[in-house]
Amino acid sequence: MMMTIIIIAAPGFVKWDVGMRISKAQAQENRERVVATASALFRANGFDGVAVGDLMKAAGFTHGGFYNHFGSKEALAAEALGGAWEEMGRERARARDLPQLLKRYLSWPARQAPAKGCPAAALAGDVGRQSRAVKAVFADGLEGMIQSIEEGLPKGGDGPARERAVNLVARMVGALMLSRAVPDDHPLALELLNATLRGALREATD
Amino acid sequence: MMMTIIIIAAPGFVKWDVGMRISKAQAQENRERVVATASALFRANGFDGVAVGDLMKAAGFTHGGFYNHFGSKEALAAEALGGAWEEMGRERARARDLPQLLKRYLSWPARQAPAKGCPAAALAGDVGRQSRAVKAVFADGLEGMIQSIEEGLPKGGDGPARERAVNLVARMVGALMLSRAVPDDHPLALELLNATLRGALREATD
DNA sequence: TGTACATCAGTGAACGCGCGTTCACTGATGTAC
DNA sequence: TGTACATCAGTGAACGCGCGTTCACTGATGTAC
Repeated sequence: MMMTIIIIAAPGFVKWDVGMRISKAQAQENRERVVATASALFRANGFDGVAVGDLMKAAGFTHGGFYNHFGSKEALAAEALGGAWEEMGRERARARDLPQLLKRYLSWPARQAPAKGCPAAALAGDVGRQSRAVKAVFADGLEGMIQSIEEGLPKGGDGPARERAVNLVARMVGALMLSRAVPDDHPLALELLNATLRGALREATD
Repeated sequence: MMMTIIIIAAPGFVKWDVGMRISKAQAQENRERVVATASALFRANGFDGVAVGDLMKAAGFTHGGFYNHFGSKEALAAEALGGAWEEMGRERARARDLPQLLKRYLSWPARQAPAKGCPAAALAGDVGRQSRAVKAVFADGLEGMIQSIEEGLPKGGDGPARERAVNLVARMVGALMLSRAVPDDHPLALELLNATLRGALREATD
């Protein structure tokens, strides 16, 4: 029996028949779509909050093919986390300067969209309970974030630039995580973002 | 059949026979032991990382009795989180002054012992994906932390005390969470604590 | 270039397992008289 | 104060469910000749 299936999945949708083998290029593209989907879903729902089956369905596939691409869910977690950090790095590069980056990072829209936001703010808690491999990927991405913040810092200032950058990153990540951990309509949700933004801007412009 | 069972559980261990009804006082004590055990286990392993059965066993019981005390695992989560915040409040009250509190908070031993440490650093990520009820408990505890930090702040300083307190809390929580999300032997694990401690002390003593 | 066949990225049923929760049962506690 | 009985915090088997993972199968792609 030949059953035609239409896969609906962003961004480019694909159509094929059951049992049809796809080309190497298509397979690679499919794999990347799974990683990108996982990168967003993990940030939104946490590692434990995403089932392999749901993830594959969201990417436009059935769950069985998962293990053709990844050794385990944990292996994908590491890869998806790395992908999220890369995306975040490109996002940082698009910012005009550090103040603009801070305003975007500590904004209400950013708070509301963890799926496409900072991996640290979305997953730091989860990663603390993951394997060493996942933690290592996290550390690499975090180091990149610290360095790019340091580059945006004004010369001079109070204490070494590296130290100020580490402080700034801790403050940004902490504020965003805490804001998300509080009810949407609680005064602290907005206060955490605003107060921290003011404090961070003072640091970034003196 | 009468089968004698010895329950081994900290701090006071209890001995009884199967089917024996315990007194109201004893039942209340047992309930509190479950909450205290949950408070520690949730902080160590996250809400999803603790099974009801494991929790009851750790508290010295079998899993079946759980629903005599709590409506659901989620209801316990809210209560255990509140208990963790109370414990943290007592811990804060024991500190001589803000600098001492900061040194303890951003120390390696604190990083290594999430089970008896700050609920925010241990659970902020998880709470962001929990129900409104859990988030409300989290917000209450966080508000208490911010206020007690504000009280320890020196008069004057750069910007309103409340704003500086919010910044300080975000920095403390962020640094501890990030340090835990990085491999134990990664340079960032210690650097996050040390750099943030220096920055925070500057804020707390000017 | 054409032919034969191995490869392998898909599908979807099935696996064992652990989870949160329910339930029948127990018998000393707690209470009504 | 003593007696009869309902209560209820325990136990441990059982429940349905969703999870990560495995597997037999498919048939166009990719390759050996």
